[in-house]
Parts: sequence; structure tokens; C-alpha cells
Amino acid sequence: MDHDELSTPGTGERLLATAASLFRRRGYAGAGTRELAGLLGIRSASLYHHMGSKEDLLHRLSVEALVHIHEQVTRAVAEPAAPPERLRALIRAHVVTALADQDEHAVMLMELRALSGERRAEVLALRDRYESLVRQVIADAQDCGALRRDIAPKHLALGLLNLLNWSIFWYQPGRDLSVEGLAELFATTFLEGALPRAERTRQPAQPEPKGRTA
Amino acid sequence: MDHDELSTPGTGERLLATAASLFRRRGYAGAGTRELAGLLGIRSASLYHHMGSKEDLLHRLSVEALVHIHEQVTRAVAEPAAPPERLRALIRAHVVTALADQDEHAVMLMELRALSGERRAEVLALRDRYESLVRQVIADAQDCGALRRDIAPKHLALGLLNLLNWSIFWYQPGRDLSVEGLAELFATTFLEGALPRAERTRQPAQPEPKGRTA
DNA sequence: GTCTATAAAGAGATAGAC
DNA sequence: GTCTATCTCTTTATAGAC
Repeated sequence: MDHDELSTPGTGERLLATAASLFRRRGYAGAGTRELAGLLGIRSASLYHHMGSKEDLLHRLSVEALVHIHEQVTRAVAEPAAPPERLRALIRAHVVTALADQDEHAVMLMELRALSGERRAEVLALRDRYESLVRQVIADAQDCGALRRDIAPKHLALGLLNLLNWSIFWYQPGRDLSVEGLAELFATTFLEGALPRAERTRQPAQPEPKGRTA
Repeated sequence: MDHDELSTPGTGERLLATAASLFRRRGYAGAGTRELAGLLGIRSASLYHHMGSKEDLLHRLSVEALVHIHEQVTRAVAEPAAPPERLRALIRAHVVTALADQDEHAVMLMELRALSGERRAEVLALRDRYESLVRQVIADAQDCGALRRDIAPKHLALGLLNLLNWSIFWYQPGRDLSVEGLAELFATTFLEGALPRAERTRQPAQPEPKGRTA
């Protein structure tokens, strides 16, 4: 295909990921273009061959993160499965994707304030679209009796997104929990709750045959 | 008992809250001392009569937020009550306090990176102390059978703090949910989970008196 | 306790050579 | 595609008058 399949990725290809990492570490406003250029091995003036402005970078990486997670989660819930399993698939896909693009997601979630006008509106629209997807999967699960109906889908989605989003900010790969383990933990916690089985129904429960934990 | 009980709070008293609000809106690095001074109705040079540096402000408001929530939650769980009710009290106290000091908490959680050396270590220690408190309440509840034991206290605490912390960033008072309503939602979601009651045990419940705490 | 004035450093961005 | 050089503006913080 191309003559440089084996070469180091060019400045242009590394730019977004490098910016995401730096913005996350220093905050968008606290990240200087000189330091960003330094991480890429060039001078700050050369950045402007690859980008329009610093705000451009923030906008592009936010859009990329949201488009990617929407794609991945849409694909995960599209596979034919019963609704409770679709929700588990959503949780898995969300956790895996958000942690694979951890810098981009953290920055997208925290630095929306630094975008102005149209760009902010676009990112907000993509966020809304994604949250609607989550809410819809939850509402569908409620409709066929796979989720409790005494809490509004909106509020269940709120709780789920709280649970999922915050992990972006503390998760460190290879420390205690694997990404899959974290997804399993969240799915179990969100679906089953923290009460012991005996308390989760108002009746005394069955013996103790189950051994499933991660 | 002072002579100006009725007067406007002085610059010194308004400083921390004003800084928290501004740091939250613009990010710590994006917040200028000129704008901060403007909000207080003075010039930026006059700020330095009330503070050592901008970083001082971040440090002080972070410590304040953590000391306050530790106090409030400690008090809430100290009241004699059965462990599951103690956990509900913790959730209520956390949500109420964190949302009462919403700006301080949001800034404390997001801008730790901007503190250097000793100050960062102090804030980190206070965070650890608070998380230990939460973990301890959860472990106690597990010990007397009020919470499931197949998930480590550390992991249950992780899930609970995820659920609670993220709300700092989107909650808007007087929109849809009251603070008490949110606390109730989180308590129910965390304890009972999202599955319908029939599904919250794995099998159709069998009448079986195996003792309430396995 | 607040002011004016300013120092010293750093920011984002551009021009034009190579 | 990257460089040097530089413009312009803003930043945190200080000095010293009032």
C-alpha cells in the first residue's frame, strides 16, 4: 500500500493522542503549545502546520472520543441477545472503549468549558446522542421486564453513567483490576446492588449455590 | 458578637468561595487573578493582602472541602443505627455535604494535579482518610451481614464513590432532582441494584429458612 | 486594605527562510 | 514539514503610595 508501513507514526498521527495526554495531565489551559511541541520533538511554530489552533485539538479529540464510543457501544448492543445481556454488553463496551481512549475521554468530559460556540454545541450534541443511546437500552430493558420499573430510565441512566464515567479519572491499567474485571464489577454492582442476596428479596432466599465473582 | 453583624462579608471571607466558583468555571490554570479580583470588586494586587499565592487558594479550599465532608459523614455514621441504615446515612451526608460545597468539591477532585509537593501530599492524605472512612463503614456492614460479601469492601467502596463523585459535575440545584431525592436515588440504586425484584435472586425464591446471614 | 505601576516570564500565534 | 525570530497579549506577583 504505502512505502512507510514500518516507519514511526508521523507528527500528524501522534498529535491528537499526545495532546490528549498533555491536556489531561496539566488541564487544557495549563498545557502550553511549547510543551506539546516538545513531546512531539518539534518547535511550537511547526504545530501550526498540523492544526488550526490549540482549541482545534480539544475539539477534534472530543469528537473522536464520542464518535468512537458511540460506534462501539452501538455495535455491542446490536448483537441479538436478551435485554439484560444487552445491558451487560453496553457496560462492557463502554468501559473497554473509554479506558482504551482514556486520555481523550477524560479531557472530553472535563474540558468542554474551554470550547466556544459551535464547537461546544457539536460536542454537547454528541454527548446527548450517546446518553440517549444508554437511556434507550435501559428503557428497552424495562419494557420487557428485565429491569425494575419503579425508577425512571433517565434516573437509572444517570446512576449508570456516574458509575462508569468517574473511573476514567482514577483507573490505572495493571493495578489491581483489569479492564474486564472492572466492567464485570460495574455490571454486577449496578444490576444486583450491594445488599446480600437474602436482603435483595424481601423473602428469605434460597441456599447458597452461587459462586460467581470476578 | 461584633459590630458588623449586618454588613456584607469582607473580601477575606468571600475569597475562598469566589475562587472555588471561578476555578470550577475556567479550570485552575484558566482562571486569572484579574478576573478573581474583579469578582471581589478589587484590583488583582489587593488579592495578595488576603492570600500568599493562587496555589494557596487551591490548597485551602481543597483542605476545607475534605475536612468538612469528613466531619459531616463521621457525625452521620456515629448515630446509633443498624449498619444498613448507617450506610444510607453515609450516602445522604456525602451527597448533601458535597453538593452544599459543590464548587470546592469539584475543584478539589479535578485540580489536585496543580498542587505541588507538600500541599499535594496533604490533600492526598485527607482524600485517603475519607475513602478509608467509607471503606470502613462498608466493611462493618459486611461483617454483620448487611452487605454482600462476595465483593471486596475496597471494590464496593470504589463503586459507591464513583456513583457519588460524578454527580458533583452535572448536578444543578432545582432542576429535576432535589438533593435529598438524589441521595435517595443513589442509596436505592447502590443497595438494591437495577434488576427487578424477581431477578434480584438468581432462582425463583424458595421458601427456605437458612438464617438471614449466610 | 486597596490603589497605581510595573517587573519578569510565558502564552498563542504568524512570517518567511529553508 | 520544520526552522528561527518575533509580535502581541496575558500571566502571577511585587513595590510602594495612600
